[in-house]
Amino acid sequence: MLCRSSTKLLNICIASLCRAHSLEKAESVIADSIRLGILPNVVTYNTLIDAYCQLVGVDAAFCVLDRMREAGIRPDVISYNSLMAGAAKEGLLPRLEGLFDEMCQKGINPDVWSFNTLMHCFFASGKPDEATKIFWYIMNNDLSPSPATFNIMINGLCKNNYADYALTLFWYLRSCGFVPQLITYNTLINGLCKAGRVQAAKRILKELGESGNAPNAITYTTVMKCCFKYKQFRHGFEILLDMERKGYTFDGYAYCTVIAALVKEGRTKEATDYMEQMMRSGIQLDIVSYNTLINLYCREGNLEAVSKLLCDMEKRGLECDKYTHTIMINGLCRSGDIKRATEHLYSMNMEGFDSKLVAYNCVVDGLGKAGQIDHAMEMFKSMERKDTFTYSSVVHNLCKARRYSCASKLLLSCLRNGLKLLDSAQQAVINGLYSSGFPSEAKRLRSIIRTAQMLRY
DNA sequence: CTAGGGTTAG
Repeated sequence: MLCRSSTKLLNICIASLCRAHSLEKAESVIADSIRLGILPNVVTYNTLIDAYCQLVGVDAAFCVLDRMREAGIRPDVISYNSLMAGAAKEGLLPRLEGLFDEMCQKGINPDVWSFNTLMHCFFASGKPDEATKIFWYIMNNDLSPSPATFNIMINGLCKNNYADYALTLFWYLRSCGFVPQLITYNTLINGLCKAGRVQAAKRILKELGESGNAPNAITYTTVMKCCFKYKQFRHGFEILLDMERKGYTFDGYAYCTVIAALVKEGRTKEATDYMEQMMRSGIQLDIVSYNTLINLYCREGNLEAVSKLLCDMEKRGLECDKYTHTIMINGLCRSGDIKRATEHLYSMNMEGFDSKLVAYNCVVDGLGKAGQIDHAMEMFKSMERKDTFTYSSVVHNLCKARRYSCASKLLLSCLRNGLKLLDSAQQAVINGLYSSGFPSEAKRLRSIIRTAQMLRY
């Protein structure tokens, strides 16, 4: 009895240390307890597994599973769920599936959270079909879906470009008696706005109002961003005013949404006003806020103010992320300093950032704009990943350099691969072929573009 | 464990 209540105390202590990110201290407390004869139980180890997943990684957490077995304690469904959540967080789908199989083999029955995590990871890995199978497996086998099951499903469908299915599913589930949470409404409204389904988003917003839930700061920011996306600036500003009145501008989300939207429009003066308003209200800047402001200063060509912000960040112990670097590279390109932009891009390579696609696109485009089409093509060929921006930029700049035949070949290969380029880039090729004395090639290209469009829809 | 803000559009 004494021992059991001591272990309970130990677990409270370990949980608290883990929350404070003090893993070493937690380990030493466990070691001391064992010496005193107070043995950790399954809860102690599960707490540790969860903490290692969040603070170190799934590999480190897996070592705890081994230690647990050595101590003669059988891992349970929570141990495995924590490990799977850790794998999901790192995007390790095969690892997660392995853990799921291992759990089943050891006779531990997966619960709804095991399935939720599996579903979430399938969606995050761009496998909506697999995720959907899991969802219907939960539903058809009556594995008592949790509210999060529905939220993960609706969010996953939206993030994988199936906002329409998400909407249909929402109404279907409603008809079965499912009661959406605020988070469900927010998820769906965001997905519909991003998919351009503004009318449907408004309908869900109305539904939210009638559901008895009060819209929160997230609802407001989501709708406000949608207004800016569709150029309804006045309506957007009204929403911000409303948020200020309701006390929903306690963090940088709302202000950064407005500032970024204005910068995109080239309205840097107004953006600066909002920036000052944000600073006056004493909001602690986070990395996203810094990036938003650095982008604003880059647009204004105020590189001095950019350096000042970077110094601030360093003092606060905030590290630049891939967005910071990309924003700076883009800013350097805009100011015509392609050399420094290229150097910055290579320093990003050295530091081992995983996704540099946008940064490369900026430099390739910058080189083209600066008339260095050969350098642009060289960099283009060296890129391991390319997207519609890469091709649109290169095609456009080839046209600018009057290399219509080369541009046309590249455009045709994109069409064959089902990649849609910006209309302006396609038009530039057609116009170029016409004006340089190849009207029949231009006509042929136009008809191929039309066919590709028809096949897409 | 599931919802909102930041980068490229020539």
